[in-house]
This record gives sequence, C-alpha cells and structure tokens, in this order.
Amino acid sequence: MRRITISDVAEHAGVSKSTVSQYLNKRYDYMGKKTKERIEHAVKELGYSPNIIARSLKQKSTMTIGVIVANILHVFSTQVIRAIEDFCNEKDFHVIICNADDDPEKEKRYIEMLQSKQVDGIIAFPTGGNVELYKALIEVQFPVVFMDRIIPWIEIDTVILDNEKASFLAVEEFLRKGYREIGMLSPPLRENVTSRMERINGFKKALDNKQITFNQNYLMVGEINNIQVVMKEMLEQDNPPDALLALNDRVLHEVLAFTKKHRMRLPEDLAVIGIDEVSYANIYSPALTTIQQPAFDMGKKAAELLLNRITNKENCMDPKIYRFEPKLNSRESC
Amino acid sequence: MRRITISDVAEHAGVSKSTVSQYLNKRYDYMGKKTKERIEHAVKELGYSPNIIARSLKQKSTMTIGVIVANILHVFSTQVIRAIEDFCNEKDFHVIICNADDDPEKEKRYIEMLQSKQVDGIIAFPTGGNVELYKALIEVQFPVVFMDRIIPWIEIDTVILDNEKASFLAVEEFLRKGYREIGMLSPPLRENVTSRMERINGFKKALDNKQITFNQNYLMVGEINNIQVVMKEMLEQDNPPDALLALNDRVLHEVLAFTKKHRMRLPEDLAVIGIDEVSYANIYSPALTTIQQPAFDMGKKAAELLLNRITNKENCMDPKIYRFEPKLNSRESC
DNA sequence: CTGAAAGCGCTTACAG
DNA sequence: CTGAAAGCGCTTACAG
Repeated sequence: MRRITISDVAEHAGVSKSTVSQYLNKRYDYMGKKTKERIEHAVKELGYSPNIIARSLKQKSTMTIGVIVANILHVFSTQVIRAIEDFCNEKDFHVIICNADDDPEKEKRYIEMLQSKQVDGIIAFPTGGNVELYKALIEVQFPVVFMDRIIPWIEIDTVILDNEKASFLAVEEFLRKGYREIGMLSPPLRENVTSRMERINGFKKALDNKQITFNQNYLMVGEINNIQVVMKEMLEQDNPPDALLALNDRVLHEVLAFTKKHRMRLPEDLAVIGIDEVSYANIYSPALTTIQQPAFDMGKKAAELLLNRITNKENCMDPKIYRFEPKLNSRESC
Repeated sequence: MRRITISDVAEHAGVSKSTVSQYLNKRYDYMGKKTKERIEHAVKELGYSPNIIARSLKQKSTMTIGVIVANILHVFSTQVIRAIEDFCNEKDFHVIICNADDDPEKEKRYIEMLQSKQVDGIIAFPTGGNVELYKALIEVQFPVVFMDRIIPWIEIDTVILDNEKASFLAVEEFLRKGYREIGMLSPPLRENVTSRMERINGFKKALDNKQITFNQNYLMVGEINNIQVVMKEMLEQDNPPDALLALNDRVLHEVLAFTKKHRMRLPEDLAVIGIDEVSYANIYSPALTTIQQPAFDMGKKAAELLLNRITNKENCMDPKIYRFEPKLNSRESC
C-alpha cells in the first residue's frame, strides 16, 4: 500500500509540485484555469489526500489540541470533552484525549507526549502536582487553558464553576423548604481540587449569610468508599441534621445507597441535594434536587479561549478566571 | 519559543546528528561510553524532546490510532474508550477520539481526516453508511476493527456482544421469577445497528425455546422521545404483559420515567429488566435487574486486535467476529 | 565506533 | 502564471 503523494499528482497532471501545493492550499490567484482543472482531475483520479504530518512539519502547526481530563468515565469530563470536540471540529482542529487519573506522574508524561506530538495547545484538568512544568509552559508562551481547578500562583486562563454559588443555591433551597439543620458530606480535601474547598467554603458562608451558626458536626469528610460509614456517624449524633448536601455526584450516589439501605424516606427523613446533575435525577423516587454545572458551555468556553490564544499569538491577553453559574434543578428530594 | 532540535543537541555534545539519533533510539551497540554520556548531558541541559511529527514522517508510522464512536456521551462508548486508551497507553500508542453521531457523512470526514493524519489504524462503531469506503480500507489492508456492529459483506475484525444471549438471559430470569407475559420495547431498527436486531431476535428465540408463543403485541418499537407513548399502548391493551425487557439503557430510562409517572410498583405491577448496566442500578428502588456488557473487556480486545494487525503486517489473519458474553445482574426489579 | 548524505511529503520565498 | 530549490526535524543505509 504505497500512498499517493503530491509528486504523483504533479506528474499525472504534468505540472510541478509547487503548483499542486498552491492548488491544494486554494491559492488560485495566478493559476491558469487549465492548470487548475488538470490538477483537480489528477487528484480525483489518483484519490490523493494530503499527508498532514508532512504539512505539519513544515508549517509548525498541527491544528490539533490535547485535552487532559482526570477521568473520562466521569460524566462532567465527558460533557466537557464533547463540547470541546464540537467546537474544534467547526474550526478544523483535532483533539487528542488523555486520562491523567489525577496522577501527577501521568499528567507529566501526557503533557510531554502532547508536546512531542506538537499539539498547538492543551486544555487540562490540572492535578496541581506539576507546578514547575506549568510554569515552563507559561514561560515559553505555550497555549494552555485549565478547567475546574485553580492552581495557586499559576496564571493561566481557567474555566470553573462558581462553586460557592453552588452551595449557596443549595442552602437557600433547603431553607426555602423549611430545613435548618443542614449537613454536608465531602470527599477528602486534596490540595488543588479547588472545587471541593470552594463548595465547602460556600456552604459555610451561605449559613453565615442566613444567620445560621455553622455546626462542626454537620460537615464531615470521608473517602468515597467509606463515606457511608461517615454518613452513619453524622446521622447518629444527638441532634442530627434533617437535610444533607452531597458535595458531588459520587457522594450523592453513596448517600442514596445509604438511604436506600436504611429505608429512609426522602425528603421526610432526610432532605437531599446534590451538586452535579445526574442522569437519573428525574426518574429517581423522589426526583432529585440537584445543582447543575453548565458543562457544555464550560467546555465550549475553554475551547474558545484556547483557540484564541493559538490563533492570536500577538494578542497576549492576561489570563483570567472564567466563572460559570450553577443552576438549581428544584425537584422532590428537598 | 524556538524548539530545540536534534541539531542543537548534536552541536552541544560535539557529535553528529546521526549519533544523537542512534542514542535517542537506544541503539547503543557500538556507541562509545563517552559519547553516550556527552549526549545524555546535552539532552538534559537543553531540555530536548524529540519532534514526533518529524519522526513519523520518516518512519511512516505515527504510533497513533483513531477511535470513531457514535457518541462519547454514551456510557458504553466511554467505557470502551477508556479500555482502549489504557491498553494503548501501555504499548506507547496514542488515541484520537471522534464522534460520528451515527452520521455517515461525519464518519466519512473523520475516516479521511484520520488517514490524513496518518494514523496506523482505526477502531470504529461503523454507521454502515460508507460501505465503499470500508471496502477501500480493506483493499489497501489498512488496519481496522469494528465495534458493536456487523456490516454485511464487509470482512473486518468485529468485537460485539452476544446480543441474542443477552435477551436469553433476560427471558430466563423473567421465567425463573414467574413472569410469562413478557414484553419488549425497542428503539427503531435502523439498518446496521446490529445489536437491536439481534436482541429482538434473541428475545423471540428465547420465548420459542421456552415454548412460549410470541405475541406480536408484546413487542413494540418507538423513537426514544416517543417511547413512553408506545409503552402506554402496550400496557393498555387487553391482556398486557406483566414483565418488560428494555432493549437498552435509554429505553430503560424511559420505562422508569413512565412507571414513576404512573406510580407503578416494580416488580409487582410490572417486572423490568434492562439490557446495559446503568450507574444507578443499585441505588434505585427497587434495585434494577440488568444485563451487562463487558465494556472494558470489549474495548481492550478491540485495541489488542488492532495493534496486532498494525504490528504483524505479515500475519494477515482472516477477520473474525469476537462475541462477548453478557452477564445477568439479578436484583429487585424482576 | 561515528558521520555525511539522502530522503520522508509537504510549503514557500523567489526567480523567471 | 509556474517551477527549481531549500528546508521543516527526524532516520537510516552505508562508508570509513
């Protein structure tokens, strides 16, 4: 299987490679009509398609970006990716997806791999474990956009939910429905996973804002696979909360596993709100009240920012943080 | 930002480009120890990383494969992709993901794009709408593996669920639990979406096998966004089924929306089984009985087959269909 | 043991 | 209006 090259086309059409190249790049300005037709014909007849690799080498641009997510199995990542792809597709950019699994080592390997592949830019859910690398990228003005996480001292365009607002919305909804003893359940606060910290801060601030004193025992943290134990503790204390905010979709899953196991009725025995929309929110009984991230808008914005940086190199705008508004889906679990 | 090239390294180390290249490719056989160290040092000092694009051009291999899924938002696709990535990552292959959205035009563009990018092979959920293209790929011995769908007359390695068996397992489970009036709900049977056809055939065969006469009115088809209407019809007939098999996860979702809306109790009012595992199966009330596809195993197999074809060109083994066994997750909805 | 040279398939500045 | 030539950053067969 020998691939057809530009030389074959040139020979077949009886012109030079240069001219064929001009044709392929639609620089018809000075091209004779006859020449153009002959090339057109040759291309068709030979079924020629250009070797982008060769072009990239010469042009030093691959029209490809890399996307490093924590885990493609997470719904949020999946939606962000989909939005990025759709946007890039329109602009004739291609996308390479990588799973860093929140492992700085893997992230580093992927960033290096993507650079070796000469991608024009990267969108990443940064692990936060490669500060030196991030700095090096900024240093050489390599286009990068971060998603979902803010890395302190690193100035890079970042697209992120207004996480405090998400907690605010939840607290307000609880209060509106008459719940005042509000608890919150969170996975461990790893450094750099901005969203968790912010959601917890937002929770505290919202209570404060509503003149409710924050109760230490109403905020508990645990590994996902252990969080049902933690939840049990929370609910077995003397004056347990009557409402519970699940910090993310995975926590919500465990909360529901727990309430199912213990035959608790929602919202009578416990009102529940989850941050992150889940696919089964509407069909669950009761339908689940959630706070939704505009994942598609966020993905699109990230792609837009990145492609802007790639195409307007001159325009070295200062990096900013772009906050997106969460949305309350008020249903039956609260 | 001028990138460091092999020439810079050569100069810095005081050797030729050839030698540096040998070093990078770990062909140390005849290399002097001193030379090796000097290069090692230069590479580090300059922070050199090779330009894979240039290498690919020369070697005519990009160590990259393309994956064309119908929709990355579908859980099954997501899991297959993850398995493919993990496998490829181990073998130092990279993956480019594309969403064809079951649109033959898009599929065609993506296949051409991937070939322009000189990928070494493609794994696709074929739309079935580009038979000529598929044939052309086989013709030039371009490595391809299909997932989930069998395209008639096209001989290509295909990884697919034993869909008939999936229906068999469901029917058996219904019978075991004492349900004999078994209905099935399906999305429209588009040509080429093999799995739907097979699941329906399996359903009929299973009934036949159990000496139950198949009732036309117990098998209904409808667009997803209209399937609740169809379901209503099914359940309002004179002698409605007491058990229902949902052909896939999206049908199941609608079935559950319906039973929730009409306050039906599962399994008392209607026993339900869904083909495809869903994330909420265990936390739903009742927990949902499902038939699960081994998505990760299937993705891994597809990757394995493709990389084998890529690396053992000589070994032109006949394309086969690889069937995977579905698994019954017996829970409470049946 | 190491290096000069050719070549992968394009693009582009320049000459005519 | 078209073409010869150089070059993108590598690899590799071959010479020494």
